[in-house]
Amino acid sequence: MNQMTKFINLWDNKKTSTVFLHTKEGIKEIPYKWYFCVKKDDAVNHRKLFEDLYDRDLVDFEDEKTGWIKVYVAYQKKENVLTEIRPIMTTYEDDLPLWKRFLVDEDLELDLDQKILYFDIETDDLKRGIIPGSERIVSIAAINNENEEFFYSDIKNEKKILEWFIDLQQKHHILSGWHSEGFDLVAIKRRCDKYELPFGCMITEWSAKDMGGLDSVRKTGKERVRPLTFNHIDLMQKMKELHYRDTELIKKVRSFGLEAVSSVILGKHKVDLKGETIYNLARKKPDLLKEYNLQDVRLLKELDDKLHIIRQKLIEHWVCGARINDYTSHGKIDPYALREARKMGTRLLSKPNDLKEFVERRDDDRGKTKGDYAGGYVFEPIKGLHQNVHAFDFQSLYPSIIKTFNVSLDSYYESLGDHNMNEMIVMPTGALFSKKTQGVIPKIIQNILDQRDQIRKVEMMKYKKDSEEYLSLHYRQYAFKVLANSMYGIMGASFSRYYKRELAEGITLTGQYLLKTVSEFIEGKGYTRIYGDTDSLFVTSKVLFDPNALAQEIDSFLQRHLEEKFNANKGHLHLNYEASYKRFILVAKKKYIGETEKGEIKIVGLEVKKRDTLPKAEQWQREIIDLLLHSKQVSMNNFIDWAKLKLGEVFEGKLKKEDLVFQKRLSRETEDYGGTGKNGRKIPIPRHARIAIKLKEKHNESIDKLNLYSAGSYIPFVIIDEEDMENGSIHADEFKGQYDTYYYWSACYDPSKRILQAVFPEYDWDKITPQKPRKTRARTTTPSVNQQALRLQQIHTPESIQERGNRVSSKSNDTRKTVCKKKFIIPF
DNA sequence: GCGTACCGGCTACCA
DNA sequence: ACTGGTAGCCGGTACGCG
Repeated sequence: MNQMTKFINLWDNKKTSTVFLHTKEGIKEIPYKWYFCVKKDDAVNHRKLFEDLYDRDLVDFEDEKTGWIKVYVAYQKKENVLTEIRPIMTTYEDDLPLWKRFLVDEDLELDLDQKILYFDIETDDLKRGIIPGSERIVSIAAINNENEEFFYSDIKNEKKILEWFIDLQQKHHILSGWHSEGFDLVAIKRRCDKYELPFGCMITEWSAKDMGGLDSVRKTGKERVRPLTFNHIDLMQKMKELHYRDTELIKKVRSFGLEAVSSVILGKHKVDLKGETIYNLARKKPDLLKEYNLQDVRLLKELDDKLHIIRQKLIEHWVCGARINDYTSHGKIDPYALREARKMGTRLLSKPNDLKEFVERRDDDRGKTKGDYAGGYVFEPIKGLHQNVHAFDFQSLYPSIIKTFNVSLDSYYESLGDHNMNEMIVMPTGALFSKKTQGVIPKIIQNILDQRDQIRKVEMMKYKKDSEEYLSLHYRQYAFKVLANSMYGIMGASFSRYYKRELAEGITLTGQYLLKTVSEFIEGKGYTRIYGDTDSLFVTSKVLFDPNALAQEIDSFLQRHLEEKFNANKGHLHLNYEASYKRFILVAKKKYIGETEKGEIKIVGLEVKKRDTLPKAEQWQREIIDLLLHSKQVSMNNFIDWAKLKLGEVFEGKLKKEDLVFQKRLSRETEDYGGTGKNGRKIPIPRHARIAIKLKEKHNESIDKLNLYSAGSYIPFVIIDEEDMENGSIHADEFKGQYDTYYYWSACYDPSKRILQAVFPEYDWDKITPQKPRKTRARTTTPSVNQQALRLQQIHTPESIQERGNRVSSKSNDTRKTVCKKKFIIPF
C-alpha cells in the first residue's frame, strides 16, 4: 500500500504554475504540469491540429494507453489552446485549476489531526450599522483545542493586534469563529490591507443563498471571505447546515446568534454588557472586555466539543478528499468523482463553458427559476382519519435508480443506432443505457454504498455505541450516504460537468413510474393507497394484513418487472416496509399525522412544525391532534363544541401579548423590498418589512436599534387592524392590548380547521366564524344579513357542498397543470 | 363601487 | 452554485355584478 501524503491545505500560483502543499512538515512549493484530456480517437482524427500546436511549442502529450491523451499546456496559455480545440472536439477536465489537478492526481488525504484555533474579535461600535472592517479592532481572543487561551488588546496600536493574531494563526491549522466568514475575517482582512499586512484570503460577495440555516437568506451584496492559505470553518454556518431540518431546535433558538445558541445548547451565556458599548469597554473596563471576549471563544469551543461540528466536517472532507475551504456540495463531490473516475481509467467532461443561460437565470431578479424539469410525484391524498396505515418506501430511490438503469453520461445512448435492444437498458422515459458496460456514476455510487455498508455492518460492530471510534465511524458512513444522495443533484445542476437534463429527468420520472406502478400493483391486490410522495406509499386495508409479507410480494414483482420490461439490473431497487400507524390523519399533500403502534407521534408538514406559526395556533393544533389520536370515540360534536369554546377566547379579548406576536424574518435589507416584478407589477412589501422601514427611519440615530432592522433579523409584530395596510400592524413593543379579533381568530383557528375539515368534511367548519361587521354604515346593515342567510342556505344543501368541493379541487388541479412545465412522455 | 377570482411573490416545509 | 413539489399567506389587479 502506498503511503498517502496527509495534507492540511493546498493552493496554487497560476503565474509560476506551482502548487503550495501544506503538510505537518511545512509548506512546500511544487512545480506542476497542468493538462486536460481528449479522447485518443479524436486526437488521431485531428492529428494536424495537434501537430500544429506542438510545433508552436504550446502543448505536449502523453498517451495514457486507456484511450485518453493528456494534453499538457502551460497553465497561463490554456485558454489560447482550448479556444482552438473546443470547437473541434470534446475536451475533458479542462476546467480544473492547478491545485485541483494536483489534488485529484496525487495520493493525498486530508490530515484529520489538525490544530484548531477558535477566535473572536471585538471592534469599536461608534458608527451605526455593522460594516465589517469599517472600525478599529480593539481586541482578539482565542482558544485552541488544547484549551490554551489567548488574548490581546491594544486600543492605540491596531497593527500590533493583527501581527499577534497572524502569528498565532500560523501556529494552528484551522481558524474557527462564529459568523466569521461574513464578519470577523472580513474585518481582519480589511484592517490588514490597511497596514499592508499579508493575510491569506480574499473578500468576495455572497453569490448564493446562505445554505441551510434559517433557510435561504440571500446575502447578495454582502461580503464574505474566501480563505486561501489557511483553513477556516465558520461554526455558525456549519451548525446551520447540520441542523437546519431540526425545526424544534430552530424554534427554540429563533436566531443563530451565539447567545441564543449557547443558551439553548449549553445553558451558558455570553457576558452581559448591560448596554455598554465595546468602545467604552475597551477604554474604561479592559478587564471586562477581556472576560467578554474570552467567554465567546470558550462558548465556541464548548459548542464544538458538544456537537462535534469540526470533527464531523473534517471526516466529511476526508471522505471526499476535498479541501476544508471547499465546503459547497459541489465542491466536495467533484474531487471525489474526478479521482474515482481517474482510478477507473476514465475522464469526466469539462464543465459547460457556455454558462450564459445559467447566469441569465441567476441574475434574473432575486432568485433562480425553479422547475427546469419534473421531479417527484405526489399522490392526491385521501384526506381524513384512517386506521391501521402501513408505510412503505423505496430505499435510496435515486441512487438505486442510477444503479438499476446504469444512468451515466458515458453509458448513455441518444439513439439505438446499430445496437441490439438486448444490449440496452431502457428507461420508462425511453432513454437508453448500456447493459454491458457499467457507467462511471453507477460505479462510483456502488463503491460509495459498498464502503458505507462495510463501515456500518463490519467496522462499527467492533465498537461500543458510546465510544469515540463508533462516533467517528458513524460520521464516516454518514458522509458516504450524503455523497451517494448528492450524485443525482449534481446531474440536475446546469453548471456542473455531470449535468444532463435527460439523465436527471430520467431519474425523477423513473421514480414517478416506479411509485405509480407499485401503487397499482398494491391496489390490484385489493389494498387502498391513501397517499404517497416521491418514494413513499401509505397503504391501508379493510382486513388486517402482514406488511412484511406484502413488502416481499412487492419486491419480487418489482425485480421481475424491472428485468422483463426494461432489461434493467435486478437487486438494487427495494421497497421497504417502514412503519405502521394505529391512527393516521391526512390533511393535505405533505401534511399528515400518524401514531405508530409504539405510541410515537409523527407530525409532518403541519403548522406545528413551522416556525412562523403563532404559538396559540400551534397550541390549538396540538390539542386537536391529541384529541383525534387519543379519544376513544372521535365524535364530531365534541370538536364543534371545542371550536365554539375557542371562539369565545379570542372574541372576549382573552388573548395575551405572547399569543399575538408574529415573528417574521427580514429576508433582505429594508431598502431592497418592493420594486417591480417580472410583469412590471409592483412587488408588495410585507407587513413586517413596512414596520421595519418605519422604525428604521424613526431610530435613525440609535446605533444598537438599527441592527434590529437588517436582513436576517426577526421582526415581532401584532396586527391591530388587518385592513389598514399602513398602520394596521405594529411592532410588538408598541402593543397596548388592542388586537384585530377577526384576524386573530382565523390565524389561530385555520390551522386546526384544516385538520377538522379533512376529518369531518360533512360539516361546514367556516360556519363557526362570525360574519365580520362592515366598516361603513351602509355595509353593516341589511346586505350583510341577507348575504349571511344566503350563504347558510347554500351551504346546507348537500349538492352545494359537493359542488364546492369539486370546484376547489379542480381549481387546484388546474393551477398545478399550468405550473407544470414540459415533461417527457412516459410510454406506459 | 364592491366583492371575488386569479396571479405572482414569498416563506417554509417535504421528498 | 445539488434537485423539484407543495401549502398557505399576502397584496395587487382584472373583471363582473348591481
